[in-house]
Amino acid sequence: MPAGEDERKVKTEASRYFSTELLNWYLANKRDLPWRKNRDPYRVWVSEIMLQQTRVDTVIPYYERFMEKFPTAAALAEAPEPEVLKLWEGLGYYSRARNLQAGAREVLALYGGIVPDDKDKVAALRGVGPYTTGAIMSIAFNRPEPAVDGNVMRVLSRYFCLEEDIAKPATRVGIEKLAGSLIPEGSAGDFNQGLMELGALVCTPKSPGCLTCPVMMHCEGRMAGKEHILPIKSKAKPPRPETRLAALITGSGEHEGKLLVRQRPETGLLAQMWELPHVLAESGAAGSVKRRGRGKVVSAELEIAAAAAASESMPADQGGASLMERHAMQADYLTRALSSDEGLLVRPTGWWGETEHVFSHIVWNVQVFRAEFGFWQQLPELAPGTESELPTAAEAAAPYGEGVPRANYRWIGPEQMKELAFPNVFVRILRDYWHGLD
DNA sequence: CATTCGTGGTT
DNA sequence: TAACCAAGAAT
Repeated sequence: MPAGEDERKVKTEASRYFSTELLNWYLANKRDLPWRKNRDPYRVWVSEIMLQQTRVDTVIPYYERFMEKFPTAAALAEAPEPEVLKLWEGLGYYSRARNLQAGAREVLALYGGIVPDDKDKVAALRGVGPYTTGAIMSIAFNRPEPAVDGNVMRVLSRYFCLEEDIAKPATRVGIEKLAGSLIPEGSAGDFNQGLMELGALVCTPKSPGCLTCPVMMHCEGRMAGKEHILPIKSKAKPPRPETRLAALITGSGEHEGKLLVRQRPETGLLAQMWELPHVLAESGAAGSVKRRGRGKVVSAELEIAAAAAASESMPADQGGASLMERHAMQADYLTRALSSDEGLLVRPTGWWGETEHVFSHIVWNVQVFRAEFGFWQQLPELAPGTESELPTAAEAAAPYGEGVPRANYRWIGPEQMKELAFPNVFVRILRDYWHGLD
């Protein structure tokens, strides 16, 4: 018998063993999770979106609240967008919420609110990629489609001793073919969930529980003594540091006791969420003042003044300035930037505190300052194509009269936190601020 | 293909 | 404690 044929035979037996044992293990050991109550495709869909890059324990309360509020695709499709985002507050990766609702609207418009039992149609839904397509098709419809997530790549890398870098997209494609070939006839949903369940409960990233593993006997990674070095995964780039200067701006008169907040842009980081007004203070050194990016209107005059101040009090970025001096410089820069960028005139009254917030690719050091609201500058209208004639800082700072904010700003009290969706970094600051007033 | 998108738990 | 990483998709 040729060596190649023999190898294939061994592999086939190990594969059959794997599929059978894993399926039986899952049926006996599966967790009782809210999205396993039934196989409603919409419920499966919502759970899979929430579970993207997010732990089961974190998702559970969000899932319960979400399904109570939006029990069907039609209910989600017809909801106001801010309401959906608010229910997602704190869960992260907020574009998932928007994409999920966009998908629900597709399902309502194209399929009468019923998630179609059709791989291509499901895959075409907004926010549904290769993994989620396989998960919905297999779990909800029991179709024999692979659903390869991080768990599955880890489990199969170990079981078959695969040494490809699972951080590479091409590796996932290969593992999908393998995973698809392992699906037992008629049990796609249970098998795929079993694969992930094993990764979550036994074949964990560090210190895998080989002694209790249902497929330990034929695990090639373990037999090769490589269970601890598999899967191979190249390291991610470390997040870049950013210093953010934020303002707690208090109002007077009808806005007495309230704070000024604003809504973020439609796209990008924390899209459409609410936040304290803040500006980027570039360069790692917490106090340094430098040109801000993307053609933002910062006049040369202002930059020269700031740079002069910086070079005087902060020689060679060695932090020669005292903490108080640095805070004074930052408050000054923040005030000028809010004026120049937003037409928002405030009077800084002191440093309030700082906090660190880690995103996947950025680390924010947030320096928070208190300030009192002054007025909105009435900025001159700009004719199209005359961006190069934007006002200088001195002109922009000149009071043209009472104006209105350019972006979406609101005055809020503590009770209004329940209406708007804030990212956690600002939830913490605002909670501490209002708590400190008591 | 590499980067951009949050947050919190685990080791 | 710093690193790692979790039921990924869009660009």
